Amino acid sequence: MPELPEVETVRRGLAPVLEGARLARVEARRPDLRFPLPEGFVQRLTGAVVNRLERRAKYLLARLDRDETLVMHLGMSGRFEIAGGATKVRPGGFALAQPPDPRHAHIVFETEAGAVITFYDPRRFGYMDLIATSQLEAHPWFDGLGPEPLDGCFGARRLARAFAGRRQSVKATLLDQRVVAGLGNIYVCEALFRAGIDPERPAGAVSQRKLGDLVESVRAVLREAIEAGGSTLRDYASADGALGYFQHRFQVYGREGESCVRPGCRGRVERIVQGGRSTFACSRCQR
DNA sequence: CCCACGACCTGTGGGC
DNA sequence: TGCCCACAGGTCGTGG
Repeated sequence: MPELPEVETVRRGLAPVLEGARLARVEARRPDLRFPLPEGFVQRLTGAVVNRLERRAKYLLARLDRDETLVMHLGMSGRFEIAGGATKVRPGGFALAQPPDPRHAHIVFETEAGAVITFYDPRRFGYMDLIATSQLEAHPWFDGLGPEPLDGCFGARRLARAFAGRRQSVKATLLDQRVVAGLGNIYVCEALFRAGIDPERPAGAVSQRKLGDLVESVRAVLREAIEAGGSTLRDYASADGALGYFQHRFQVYGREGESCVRPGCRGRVERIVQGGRSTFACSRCQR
């Protein structure tokens, strides 16, 4: 489910409950998510204090009061729910009209203050691991990861270098986490539409000017989405109006057959398949 | 190295 | 109503 804005929204929701909190009880209700949980997962976390909750790309990083970081990835369908304690927040754009299916409650963290944080993941593409903080950069998940798109180090220069000579489509290239970290199918479609770039164009054939537009589009769409609390799909009945409403602002994603929203354009949004995944675009505006 | 594709796993929505 | 298929926000491994 989550791309950068959703993961960032989850981080912001969890941080007030987790940062500075001691994990009084940890429960792993199954031995694995996408991958087996690390040896001694529960025991190594029990009693630990979460100093900070950070995000890198689509990973959540809970920095512990020891040389260990709890790394969490939400996969496609991972979500957290907070209960108890002083707060009733449901972090992320994942507030459900109905309570999450308890069969998919895989990991439970309980803080000393009494907050219960449950990780649900029906498809189980999510994963968690405990990694020595000093080794984090060198870990395969993080080594070679591209720049954070909202950081200063991401710019047209850097993108030009990554795109140079590349014959792969610009869509697939932007999904490559080594090129830029945190983008997924939705925000790539949206950014390419805003920049007026044909998703099928080879990355190496994007003009300098368009590259600049693309950087600005990526930044803008991510910032707006974070501000909106991310996007919530299939959950329009959600009562939690404060979280996750960016899906209403999609300009192309999921809008196959609708007229292009660009003023004056008479085109329609088309769906094509690239690398087995849907791409939405207007072929009149995106060249 | 590059790229397309299948695999992982479960749920849901649309079409018939 | 019920069934079946296509598809879903991500990544990883394989094979051409």
